[in-house]
Formats: sequence, C-alpha cells, structure tokens
Amino acid sequence: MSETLYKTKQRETVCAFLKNNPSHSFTVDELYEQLKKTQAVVGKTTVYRCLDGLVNSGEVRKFFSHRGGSASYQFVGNHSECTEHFHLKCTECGELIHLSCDYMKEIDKHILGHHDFYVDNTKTVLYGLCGKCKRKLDKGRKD
Amino acid sequence: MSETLYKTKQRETVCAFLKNNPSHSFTVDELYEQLKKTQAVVGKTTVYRCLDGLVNSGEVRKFFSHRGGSASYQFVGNHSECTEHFHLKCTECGELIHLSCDYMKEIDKHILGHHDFYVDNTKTVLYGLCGKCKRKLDKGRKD
DNA sequence: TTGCGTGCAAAGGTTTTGCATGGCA
DNA sequence: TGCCATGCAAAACCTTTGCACGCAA
Repeated sequence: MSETLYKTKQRETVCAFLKNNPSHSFTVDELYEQLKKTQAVVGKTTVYRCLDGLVNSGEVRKFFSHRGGSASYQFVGNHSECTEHFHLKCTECGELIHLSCDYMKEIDKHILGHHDFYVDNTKTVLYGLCGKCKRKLDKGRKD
Repeated sequence: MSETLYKTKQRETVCAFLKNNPSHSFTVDELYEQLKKTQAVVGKTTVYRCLDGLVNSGEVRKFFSHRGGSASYQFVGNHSECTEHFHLKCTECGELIHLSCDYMKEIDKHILGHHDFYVDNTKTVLYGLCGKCKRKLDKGRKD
C-alpha cells in the first residue's frame, strides 16, 4: 500500500498546513494561495500531487463540491476509526463532524441487515447545516 | 422558484429518457449518445441546460463522481418524500435505493437531537455496495 | 549516484457562455 | 410578434501529463 516516499519540504508544508487547520476544508487554489502568503511557495501541480498522496494514505479527505466547482481537502488524521463512523459536513461553514456514536454505528448494521447494502464510510458524507449556521440563517431570513 | 418554461421537443426527450430509465444514472455524454441512437438528436449544450432545469425542479438528481470525472444524472420523480428519506447508491452498478423506512427516519431526529445538525437529504447520498455487487466482487477476489 | 520530487508549460476533459437562428405561445 | 430555447464554436475551468532539472537518501 504505502510506497517508499521521500520527505520533502513541500510535502511537509502542505501536510502541516492542513493538519494545523483541521476544522476547515480547502480547495487546491485556496491552499496554493495560503501557502504563498506563508512564503512557503509550493507549485500548484505539487499541491495536487501531495494531496493525492495524503488522500491515499487516509490522512486527508477529499470532498466534491455540490456546485460542480473544484474539490476541497481536509485533514482527518489517519485514525482508522474514520472507516467505521459517519461524517457530517456543514455546507455553510465547512465544519466536519466525526460521528463516533453507538447509535450511529448501528445504522450500518441496520442497512446491511434490512436493506442488503454495505455502506462505505470512506465515501459517504452526510451534508446539511450545523446548529450554529442553521440558527444564523434562520435569523437572517426574518429580516 | 419555477419559471415559465416552454415545452420543447428536446426537453421532453431528455426528461422522458431519464424517466424511462429510473434505475440507472447517466453522464451527459452517455445521455447524448443514447439520444443520438434514438434519432432524437439533442445538442450537448441543450442536454446540459435541460438537466440543470430538471435538477432544479427536483425531478432529477445529480451525482458527483468519486474519481473526479463527469457528473451523472438520474430520475427520482418529484415525489416530495425524497427530501425526507435517505438514498443509497451502489458505486459498482449505480443502482439507487430510496430508503423509506421508519428506522432510518429516526436517524435525522437522532442527529438533530444529539449532535445538533440538520441533515439535508437532497444533498446526502450513502455510498457503498449493494448486496449483489458485494457478493460478485467477493467471488472474483477468491480466484 | 540513483531515482523520486518539483514545477513549468501544455494537454485533456468537463461544463459554461456568446451569439445568431429557430420554435413555442 | 415577443421571447425563450437551441446549437455551434469558443471560452473558461479544473486537473493531469511530459519533461528537464533539483534534491533526498
């Protein structure tokens, strides 16, 4: 699975940035611009390639835009539990919630038992609004 | 929300084709080729524009490829229940399962009550393998 | 020294847009 | 007749690839 990889400055930079901002997801462009500000310049092609590696190793998760724009990437760490629990992602603020919860764990079992379907938690994300954003939006709608 | 739209041959054609094949999803290219075979030629640009309309009206659902390829579209009808139940999609054969099930309906409630998150079922799809494909793949792996 | 990593430029693929023409109401 | 719809070509985007050079081991 894991090839012998060199430890380069660029790879470290990309990985570190995502690791230090685990509550947000970034597009390749955003990442590229952010790193430019840090004066740690990494070519856009390299950003793509580093992300591919990080996604394959499981440390970073790739999300696809609902508007068909560019994909975004977010650090999740390589805790293997991520294959076993659901993820919630707020479409407003981008927050990612790892749903480690016994009740939710039974959902996979229920779907398997009653609907003959094997859910893949590495590909599945539940989209919606976190409470904070929901309330913010409801407030704005009243005006 | 819904604009006044003309009823044209092309729109009818695209909509009818998806409606007649509700168990499969199609990319724009596939749709374009299929319609060409039927001798009901619709320009690719028009296919894109018709699909946009159908997605907005809720009759058709848009899925994003996990490999970053092109999006695919599938008829779901505009039964409003689709906003209230989960959807399972097999990443192997593309089958879409509408999960109308009391147990699953409680999941939204649980997530809201215990995790303060409002799931949007129009944006959420649970990906994985249907039983048929799972067994087929397991068999192939043994060889 | 070996071979992977990097980054520029170019290619590839998907989707959107501009514009003149065609068709619905 | 007034507009929206259509479809071609071109543009706009996002992502991948080719290749020469640089750097880690």
